[in-house]
Amino acid sequence: MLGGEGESTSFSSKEAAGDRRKSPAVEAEDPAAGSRYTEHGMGADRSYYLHSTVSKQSPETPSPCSFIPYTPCGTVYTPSSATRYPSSLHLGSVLPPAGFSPSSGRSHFSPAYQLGQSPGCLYPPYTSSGSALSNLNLPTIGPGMRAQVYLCNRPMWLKFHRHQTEMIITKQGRRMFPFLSFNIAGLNLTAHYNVFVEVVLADPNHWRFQGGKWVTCGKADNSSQGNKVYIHPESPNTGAHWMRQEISFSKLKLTNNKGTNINTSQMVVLQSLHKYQPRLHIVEVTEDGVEDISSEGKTQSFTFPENQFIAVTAYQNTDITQLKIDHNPFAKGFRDNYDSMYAAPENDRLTPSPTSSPRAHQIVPGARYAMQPLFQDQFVNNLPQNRYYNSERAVPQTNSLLSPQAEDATSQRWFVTSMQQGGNGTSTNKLDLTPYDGEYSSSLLPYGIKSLSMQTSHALSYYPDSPFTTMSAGWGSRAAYQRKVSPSLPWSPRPSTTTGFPEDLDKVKAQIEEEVNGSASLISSWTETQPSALSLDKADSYSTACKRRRLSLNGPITEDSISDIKCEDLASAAINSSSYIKDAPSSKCMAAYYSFYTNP
DNA sequence: ACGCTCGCATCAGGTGGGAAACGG
DNA sequence: CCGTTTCCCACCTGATGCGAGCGT
Repeated sequence: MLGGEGESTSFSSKEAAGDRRKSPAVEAEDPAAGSRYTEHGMGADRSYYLHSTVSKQSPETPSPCSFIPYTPCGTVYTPSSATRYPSSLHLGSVLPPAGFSPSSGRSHFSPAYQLGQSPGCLYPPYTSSGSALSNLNLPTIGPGMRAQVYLCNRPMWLKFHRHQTEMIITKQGRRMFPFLSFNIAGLNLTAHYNVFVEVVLADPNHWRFQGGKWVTCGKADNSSQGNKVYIHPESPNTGAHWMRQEISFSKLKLTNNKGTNINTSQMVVLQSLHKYQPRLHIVEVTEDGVEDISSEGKTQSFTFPENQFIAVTAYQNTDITQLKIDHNPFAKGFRDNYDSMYAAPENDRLTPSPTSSPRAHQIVPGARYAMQPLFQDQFVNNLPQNRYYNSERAVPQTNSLLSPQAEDATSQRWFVTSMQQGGNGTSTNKLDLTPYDGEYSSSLLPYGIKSLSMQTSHALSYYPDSPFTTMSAGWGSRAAYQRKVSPSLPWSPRPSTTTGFPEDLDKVKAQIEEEVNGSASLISSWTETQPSALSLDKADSYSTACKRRRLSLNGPITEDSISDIKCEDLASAAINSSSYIKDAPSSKCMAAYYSFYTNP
């Protein structure tokens, strides 16, 4: 079942004979799967750490990212027909414990591989069992190291997650929105990896939207068939490649057509009204993409609970619908006041919003990019005044600025090391954002956040597979967009891993602090603003943003860029480990991100 | 002449809404 | 009857091709 159809297509040109399998093409009953990883510290106490048995990993090797608590209760429901990768490295959001201290970091990078679970171990609640990330360091480069994965558009996922994300599935396949987008660090630069996403049942229930909320309704149909794996089209590729840029799965499509033979490699077959959990798998393979089964521990899996969603054939929750409309550029036609968004008076366009969020100054360089307000709800909570204020779509600075995650400015990247998400025993699957809010500033600021301001001219495709994201990856030609990047822009097409960091640190920090100051509403619930309340303010702010966009050729760095910078930094720093790992301004940057996850 | 940038037009494909169809 | 699924629609984005303009 796992990866059946998809893999064949993806690797058809690289078929390799022999007994070696191609990842993720693996027999469902891979005997090694269940024992691929060893776990340590399993016990009643949730606060312990696991050391995976990733091959070549030296136990003594201090981890760049430390200690992430592991919780025995898994997040992903694993029916009897477990896939080959039951041992999900569950990398929940990093939620430092209450006692989080900048100096409390530990030095062991401990991917917490979760062994296969019985169906009885159901979807565990998202918890904030803490982990201090203060001593976060950039990943070391070398064989056997564990990967660290960052969910690039996590804030957006969180917005949806608050209302229980829904994903449309159709016969011909529907893209996910938000889509999965990651940054990976800690890979061996020269080793080859397959990167793919597997979508597994998150719990054993059938769901129904009733009375304005999702309720369980019977048991899930475990007999699902069809492809559950989407292999990144760039697979296989080197660690350097994967770490060089954001890894987007925007082309991944969800379908309920089990019999489809069309584009099966792009399709993940799901069942409506079932809850799913995407997993990211990174499998070390040979150069031709063949997984070498002779060595264990070359598979690492990452799970972000906020990526969970319920597959539907029609949206059930209007909040989700509104979020989709507001965020997805392809749904722009359904936005209210769209026509008026560009009709605001000149002065309105140039005048910062009264409530000027920290993004007020995020004037975007590259006015050429007459982009639409994609960042409008970077923080939907700022609605209505700020909702569309900083709706610049084009921020030609990083590889993801035009991507939806770009709008999620400050906390855009979510670093996940080998951590097992904790479970707190609650029954909700929603991420608890309350502590997130509360600790937003308290944990973030005190620790001397210094983000790296890596300026790039990455342009801004809404999707991560934007020109700059993909150009180096060879995903089709996007010259038409690439060339639009003005050479006069002060940043380079590819983020320099070194230049410009120090001098921008303060600037970035200041911006982050501004974010923090305005964070009260940042994380507030979307429901605070009814969809129907998309007021005229929206149009005004929209217009303002658009105007600003047009006129701001050389504005200051945007938060979006900062976020991407961080993201890029992490990856590029990993590539250029020598000079920055130690100083690790990026570490602090990452720590800052971590800080968004806090415990009450 | 050549290469590059830029603007414009075209087209494929993605989007949610809504009505119709389907099925228990 | 009611919940779910399918299909079509209008609207939009993004990719691409082409030609004009510019600098070397």
